[in-house]
Amino acid sequence: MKMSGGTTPNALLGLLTLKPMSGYDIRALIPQSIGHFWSESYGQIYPSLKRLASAGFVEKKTQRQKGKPDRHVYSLTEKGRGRLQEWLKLPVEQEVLRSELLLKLFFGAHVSPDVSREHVTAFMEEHDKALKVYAAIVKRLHKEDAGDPQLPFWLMTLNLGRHRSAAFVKWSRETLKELDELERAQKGGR
Amino acid sequence: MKMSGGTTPNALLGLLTLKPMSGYDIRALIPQSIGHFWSESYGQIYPSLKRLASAGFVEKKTQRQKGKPDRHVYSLTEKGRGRLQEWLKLPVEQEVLRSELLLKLFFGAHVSPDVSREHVTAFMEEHDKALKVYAAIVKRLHKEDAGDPQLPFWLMTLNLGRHRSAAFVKWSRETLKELDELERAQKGGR
DNA sequence: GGGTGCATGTAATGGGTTACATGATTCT
DNA sequence: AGAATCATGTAACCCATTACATGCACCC
Repeated sequence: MKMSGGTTPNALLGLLTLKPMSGYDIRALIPQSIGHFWSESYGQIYPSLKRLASAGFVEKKTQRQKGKPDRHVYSLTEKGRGRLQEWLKLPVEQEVLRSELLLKLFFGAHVSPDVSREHVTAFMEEHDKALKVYAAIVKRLHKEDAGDPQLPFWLMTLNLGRHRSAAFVKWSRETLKELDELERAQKGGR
Repeated sequence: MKMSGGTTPNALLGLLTLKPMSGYDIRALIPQSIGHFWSESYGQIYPSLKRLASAGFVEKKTQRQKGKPDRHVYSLTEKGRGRLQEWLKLPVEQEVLRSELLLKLFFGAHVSPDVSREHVTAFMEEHDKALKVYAAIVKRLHKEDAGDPQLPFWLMTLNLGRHRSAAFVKWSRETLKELDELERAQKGGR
């Protein structure tokens, strides 16, 4: 009955607008849809689906299969669509950044600059790779989902990822330069 | 004995390099130091300090006070400094973005474009404000901590915040434009 | 009298991942 | 023979925040 907190159930409702699915299906679909900015594990999915079903937001149908366990396929109800829309309208809570990289960099003076340089380099490579992945997905979406009314929204989410990763790569380059200068100053000043 | 997982204790060791502090002091210092990218609550700080003390990474001294409860002041030990340095050298785990804004935007086709526009606008304003805060802190640091060998590292962490927020603002502007176009197309196409 | 600051700490709660348990089928 | 895929679900655990409990001093 509660069903108040938790964005997980709302994310599930959203995914079920695409098509009726089992918990297993949902898990498998995530990397190809909201995977760049959201994740869900079985430990969240299965109990959430159960609660959504008992609250009438989704409908469960059991498909028997030979050899394999039964598939529990959930589909969105009208009530569920209503709840999804209500949730979509609610203001988004501020997201606070929590970064282990920055924490380590903040205390970087207590170790050799090489250490920080390695961290920043790894970070840069990570986001360099991410940029390529984003580009590939954008290409794929333009081909496979051309004309889909949801496509513009999907591209917007990808664009945020691109802007973000590009900014991170740029920052990394600048920071690496600064770390070099720091080290030269250190060596020169001895 | 365990003390393996958990970046919280390591963050505390880092902060204690600045000066010996009580749990209360640490909490108060965070907004002025690592606050833009890290947070800790009392529920984490006090138990962690206790464990760090019993493992010999910090040393506890009790200062009696009249009227107020005793202050438990912790200072970093040599062993603690060693552990901090070891931790600083460890590679940083990849940080996965988890964004409720993007989740809502992804499903934006199920509600009016106005809804998405409001979310994006709020996001833009949030980061516009953040940019001003960053600028103010940078100014303050240049004045108050000029010459501190840690200053360059502190500025690097702030710079990442600036790059990030600037990218988000830019994305927001572009996205708002796209949402406008979407709406015009919708209206025109009816 | 009531709020705020100092100062400690624990308990309850939430949110999430990982590991475990089960078991048939199909591919290598 | 052994791994991978399909498919469900629970239990243990980790991390973190919030609320609660205590209590004096100071200021309005």
